[in-house]
Parts: sequence; structure tokens; C-alpha cells
Amino acid sequence: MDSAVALIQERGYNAFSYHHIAEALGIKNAAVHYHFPSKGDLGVAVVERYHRQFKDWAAAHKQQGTGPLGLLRGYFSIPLRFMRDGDKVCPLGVLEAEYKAIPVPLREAVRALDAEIREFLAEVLTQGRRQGIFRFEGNAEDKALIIVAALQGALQVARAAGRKIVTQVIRQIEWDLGIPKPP
Amino acid sequence: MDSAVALIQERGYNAFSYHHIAEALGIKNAAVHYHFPSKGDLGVAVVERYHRQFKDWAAAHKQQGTGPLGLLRGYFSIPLRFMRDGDKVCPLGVLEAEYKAIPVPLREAVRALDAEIREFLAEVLTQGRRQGIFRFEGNAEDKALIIVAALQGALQVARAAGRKIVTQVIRQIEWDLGIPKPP
DNA sequence: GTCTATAACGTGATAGAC
DNA sequence: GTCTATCACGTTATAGAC
Repeated sequence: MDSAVALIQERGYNAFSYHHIAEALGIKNAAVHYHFPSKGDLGVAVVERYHRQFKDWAAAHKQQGTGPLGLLRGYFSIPLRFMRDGDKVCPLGVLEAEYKAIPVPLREAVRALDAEIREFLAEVLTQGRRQGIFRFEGNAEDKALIIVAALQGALQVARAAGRKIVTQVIRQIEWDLGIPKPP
Repeated sequence: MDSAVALIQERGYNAFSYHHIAEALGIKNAAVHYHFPSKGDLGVAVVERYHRQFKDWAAAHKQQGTGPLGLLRGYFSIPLRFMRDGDKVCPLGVLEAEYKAIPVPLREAVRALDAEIREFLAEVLTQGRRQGIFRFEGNAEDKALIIVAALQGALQVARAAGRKIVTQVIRQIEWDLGIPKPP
């Protein structure tokens, strides 16, 4: 599944194969089919695992007590890691780009994860605004939607226009939220 | 080529075939190969045509004298049209998402078009700021980059989270540029 | 320019031995 | 759980008739 998600982030769902995974693991493609009968199963498993990991990550960070700003910065570290780790894009972004060409069960998994991420972000934004850490107009759900879209777009544009866009987008988002610049 | 670009916007580069195009046109795939020997040729032709169309569109709108705000709104009408016309995404966005799985010549065409769009936007932003119509910090090239990324991300997220995000992102961009809300 | 026919290949998937 | 072997299928691409 590690190999699958990396391939999806690099090449997209329709451009990776069982053979790619088998090759990366030094096994044969039949062995991969043993664990994931169909490609759709593998796709769903990957997204659902990512979903669980995100929930665990969010829960752990919330308990850590770093506050809304710490949570937001923690969230920003995810696309930054993708970028550094070989110009990978957001798995959700690439699956949404190919949305009409992926299995229906996978679409459902994508929608669920997308909703989870936006819900997490909206909560962070709501609490941050209430605590006077963030400043923005409108409702938090809409703002969360915009942040998700900008980040996933930035990871893709980075492939044609260079990596600097990702940090620029993050800086712009922080500025728009009224977060003061670091020294 | 109309059929090809529509298929790319709907399914992505690696999930459309000569057969899809032939079927849509009521011909056979060999006839498509007559005009575009390889799939890479077709991809490059589509992006380069789009590039020319964008340049022509930009030149025509500039002469029309609608000013920076009119040019910006004209640019926004492009993703809005994509969305209404069957939840299509930005052709550049999907090709950048699949970047590592498309032919090298196609990557070059994508980079050139991407640069053209950002150049156009940067010029609009620069003139708008000079005329006191827009208000933003930093250089116009960076701001253009962010606008492109946010819009292309929004078109993709719209597939999982609904169309409203596209208009919201546009409204947010206008707000960030200091454009007053319409009555 | 389009057709039929076909080649060459990669891919998703299964059967059965080990 | 993994292997070899194989199948069915879609896709890219070409040859040659019309």
C-alpha cells in the first residue's frame, strides 16, 4: 500500500499497474492480487488507510495541545512533505482529477476523506478565530474548502512552475488568516 | 481535438483512447491516427492549440479595453465554463497531476502554456494595482501563481465537494485583491 | 481520408503447483 | 503467500485496400 499510494501520487490511478508495485517490492503481480483482488479494491484500501491515518494524526495532534496554529502548521507540513519527497501531489487531488475514470467505490472513499479533511480544517479555523488567533470573514467550512483547493492545486502547479509556489501559497494563506509573519 | 480536450478534462490523459475519440466522431480509430500519428502528438497538438487560443483570447480582450478588472473577470469565466460544461477540470491541472506519466514533449507544452497564463495574469495584476483597482502585497508573478493554483484545485475539489467551491474561490480571490463586492 | 484487418504490447485477473 | 503460466481485453500503432 505504501508503494501504491506513492505511485498514485506520482503517476495517477490509471497510469500505475500491479506490475509497477510488484517490481518495486521484488515480487510478482499475482502476489499483489492475492492481497487486493481487483485494482479498485487496492485503490479503496489505500484511500481508507490514508483516511484512518489522517484521523489518528489529527486526534494525536489535538491532544498534544499545540493549539489551532500548531494544528494548522501541522496540516501544512503534509503537502510540504509530499513536495520534498519527489514532487508528489495530493492523493485526493489526482484522484479528483481522474474522477470520472476511477471505480465508483473509490470515488466514495475519496469523497469521505475529502469531507474528513475539510471538517478537521473547519474545526481548527473555528477555534482559532474564537481564540483570536485567526481572522477571516464568512464561515469556516468555506474557508477550509479554499485552503484545501489552493494547496492541492499548488502541488500540481509546482511540477510545471517549480516548488516555490507551495511555500508561497502557504505563506499567503497564513497572511490571509491574519497570522503575523515570523521574524 | 475538441473531443480530445474534452476527454482529457473529464478522464485525464492516460484514461482516454483513440477509440473514445473515434466513437464520439462516428469514425474508426485508424482515421484518428492519420491526423495524429501518436498519442503524444495528439496531446501536444491539443495543448498547443489551446495555447494559441488563449493568446488570441487575451489579445482580443486587451484591445477591447475592459481594463484589468474586465480581463480578470474574463479569465475567471474560463473555469466557470469548464465547471458548468460537465464538471470538467483545467486541462493543465490534470496534465500536471499525471505529469510523470505523460510523454516528455507534452510536458514541455504544458510548461509553456502554464507560463503563458501566469504571464498574462501577472500583467493584469500589475496594471490593475498601478491603476488602483487591485490591492495586494508582494510581486504580481507570485500572486498570479497562487490564483492559478487555487482555481485549478477548486475545479478538482468540486467533483467531491460540489460546485459551489469554484464560485467561492473566485469570490475569495476578488476579496483578497480588494475588489468591492457587487450590490 | 477513411476503411478493414491485424500486429505488438501492457494490463487486470485467474488457475494451479509449490 | 508466492510462484509460473496463461487468458481476455483494451490500447497504440501500422499495412494496405478503397
